[in-house]
Amino acid sequence: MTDEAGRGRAPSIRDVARLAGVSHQTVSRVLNHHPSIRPETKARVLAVMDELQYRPNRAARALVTSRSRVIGVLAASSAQYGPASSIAAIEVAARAHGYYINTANIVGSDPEAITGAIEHLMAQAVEGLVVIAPQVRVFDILAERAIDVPLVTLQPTGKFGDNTLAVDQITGARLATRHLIELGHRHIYHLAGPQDWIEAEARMTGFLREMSDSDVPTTAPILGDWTADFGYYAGRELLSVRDFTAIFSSNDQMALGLMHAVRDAGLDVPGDVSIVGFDDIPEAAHFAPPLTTVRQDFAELGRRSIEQLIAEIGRREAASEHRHGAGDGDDTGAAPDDAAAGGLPAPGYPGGADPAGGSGQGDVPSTSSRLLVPELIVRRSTGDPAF
Amino acid sequence: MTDEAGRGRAPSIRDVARLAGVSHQTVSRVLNHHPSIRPETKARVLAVMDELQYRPNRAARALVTSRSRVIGVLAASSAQYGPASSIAAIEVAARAHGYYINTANIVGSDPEAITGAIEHLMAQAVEGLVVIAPQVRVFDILAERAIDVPLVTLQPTGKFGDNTLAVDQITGARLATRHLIELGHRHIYHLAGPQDWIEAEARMTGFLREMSDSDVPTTAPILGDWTADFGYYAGRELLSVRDFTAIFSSNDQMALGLMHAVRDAGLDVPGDVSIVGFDDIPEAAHFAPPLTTVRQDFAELGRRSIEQLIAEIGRREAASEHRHGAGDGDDTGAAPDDAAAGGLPAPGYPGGADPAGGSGQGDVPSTSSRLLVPELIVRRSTGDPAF
DNA sequence: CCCCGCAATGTGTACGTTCACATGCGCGTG
DNA sequence: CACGCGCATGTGAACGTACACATTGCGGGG
Repeated sequence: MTDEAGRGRAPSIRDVARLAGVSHQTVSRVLNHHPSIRPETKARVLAVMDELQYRPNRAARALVTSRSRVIGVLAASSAQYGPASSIAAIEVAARAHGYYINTANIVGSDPEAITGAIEHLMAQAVEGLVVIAPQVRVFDILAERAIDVPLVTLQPTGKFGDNTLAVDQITGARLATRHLIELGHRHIYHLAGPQDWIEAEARMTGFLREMSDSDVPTTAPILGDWTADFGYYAGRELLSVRDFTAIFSSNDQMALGLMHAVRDAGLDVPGDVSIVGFDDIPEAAHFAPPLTTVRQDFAELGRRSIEQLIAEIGRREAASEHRHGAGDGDDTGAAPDDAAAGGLPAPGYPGGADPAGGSGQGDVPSTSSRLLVPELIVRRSTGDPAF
Repeated sequence: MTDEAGRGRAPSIRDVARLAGVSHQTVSRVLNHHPSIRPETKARVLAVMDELQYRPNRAARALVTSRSRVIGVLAASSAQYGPASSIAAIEVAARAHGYYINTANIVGSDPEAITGAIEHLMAQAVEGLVVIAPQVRVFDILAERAIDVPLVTLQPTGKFGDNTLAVDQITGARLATRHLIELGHRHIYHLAGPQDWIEAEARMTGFLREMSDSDVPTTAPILGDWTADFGYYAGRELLSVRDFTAIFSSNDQMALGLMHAVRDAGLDVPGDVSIVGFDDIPEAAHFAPPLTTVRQDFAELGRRSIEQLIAEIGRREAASEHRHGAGDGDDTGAAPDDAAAGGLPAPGYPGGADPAGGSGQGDVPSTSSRLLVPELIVRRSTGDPAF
């Protein structure tokens, strides 16, 4: 129908300029909220933009500014509850700052997959990187490639000290373990995650430390793969010997599998075997029995990672600017970019409704540590699930 | 450390050209696998590229070709199992075709959030759109905005007929319902999803049809919100009357909540109440008891959507080319672009390992319908979970 | 022998935007 | 009254790539 009107290319600022009777530069100034524009002129330009359905061409802009406005997310297993929650939050937060998100999933676990994913992101000229790839190896590769873009990792690697922002897995694991000890258990197993996952290792460490600190004899953790299926089979194996009264599972899914195995063996949870999980997935409250677990705020983590990353991008940006005159206060780079990104007549994106609560940036409590504290959620089988 | 070496900008094809002693155009030809390049020259250019760590500038390329190589994914609740699985598969498939993925999540449910997300993607100049936003309203808005990019939806809307690729929810729901009927149940409730979700509606339709076809008296479905929490409360409500012997839940999470409620009431599943779910999330096999449910292949859906979308993009591309001489066979646009995207010396991405199985495109079995068939997974509480 | 045509390469320009630098104009000040 | 300064705007470059069109060199058919 209206298709006919559209020729080859989309309208450019020059088209807008011609129709508005100004120069292309004036249009550009309107787009970038330059202060020295007469309101009258501005209005005219905006009107033409609206009429022409003009959209700034990101490629052209990126070409000249060499700012891609893209933040890369290097993820593994983004279909899992935790990472997925973080990524969703990251996306919202980034968009509120005028950034785009591009995720690269690491498909296998071989080095090629990892370098491939990194390559994919670098080809995009990402301005920053959020790493939610929990495998140790990812960080090795990242370190050796000496990536020069700002980077935030949601895993407590120890390698990228300043850039780490994570939930304190060790404390979480200690909470869970202590809970079992305080319940009187003395024979406790730990069903851990895959060996090369950083979180898995941290939780294992927390478990071992708490056991050791409480003078409870420690058994070797079992290495799992996060799946409920594995939990089930591990449970069957363990129950064939049955030299324990409690298990701390490194995530809720495996805990579910364990419970299944215990049930199959004709035993009772928590009567015969106590089980504690980790993550507090939304379903955990409805397991049979409701699962006691450790809650971590994945979304908050995602939000903060973006805050931190964008702050760092701004910092570098400011540092690389040689003079730039007396600042109007646009040094962080976040505030004006916000406006620039949403500068069109009616973008309407909830950029104003910052989910972090406060007024835009400056909201990151710099004192509050880079380690979020997880919370033990104790559930019993009776009554309401503890939400 | 090595930071000093990096001046302002990254090396361009002209830098490569100078060092290789050729013209910039020759470099461009190497990048694009032009046939008429002496192997010797090509090798020299590639060597310089490698030395300089040259990366083609996507922005510049996009600017001149007006092809962004980005496919937008319009998603809602991407943290849920189903969508997340599809998105992960989409990402891999797109990357294998040299495309990038950009997801926009619809945060709230208000129209502004929807238009905002669409706006966000359009600002990216996406070449195609995959819609995994199951709310009816999304499609209304999409239709009225008359988006002109190729579009594939994973929801059976009826509106975008040709562009729909989905799991046959109605059949799935019928399978589930029939199973309950065949078990002898005559008082069956349906716990549906949110009213405006297309899948929820389709499953409800399937349920009602099957009930009607089997001459079983029908009760009004209960509208839920997909969460296990809701399932739990709905279960409590229902059990206070207890005029049923079976429930078909529109997803597995709500089924879990239902089971919890039944258990709390001191009743037995499936002894007193039979429950069937939908989706077959990986945990379903380990519920107490293991949940009978309907499995749908989210990943396959994602893969196919990309195949279809890219085919459509190629089709439009070909159609808009007026002359372009006698074809070398590069009319589909997919094959050469594939190569172009991975044209660098060592991209190393598993572009060759096409997960769809076949050799690149042309692989979409055009006969195989656009509706994937779901599968009923019947589980009993004894023995191995049926994987 | 000439010229056509193809292989291999080079030259120039367009893409849409921003940036650095003009340019006019009005106004306050010495 | 001239000078300078700040506002509002315009002019002419880039940015890195691909495409259209030369330009060579070389072999073969008329």
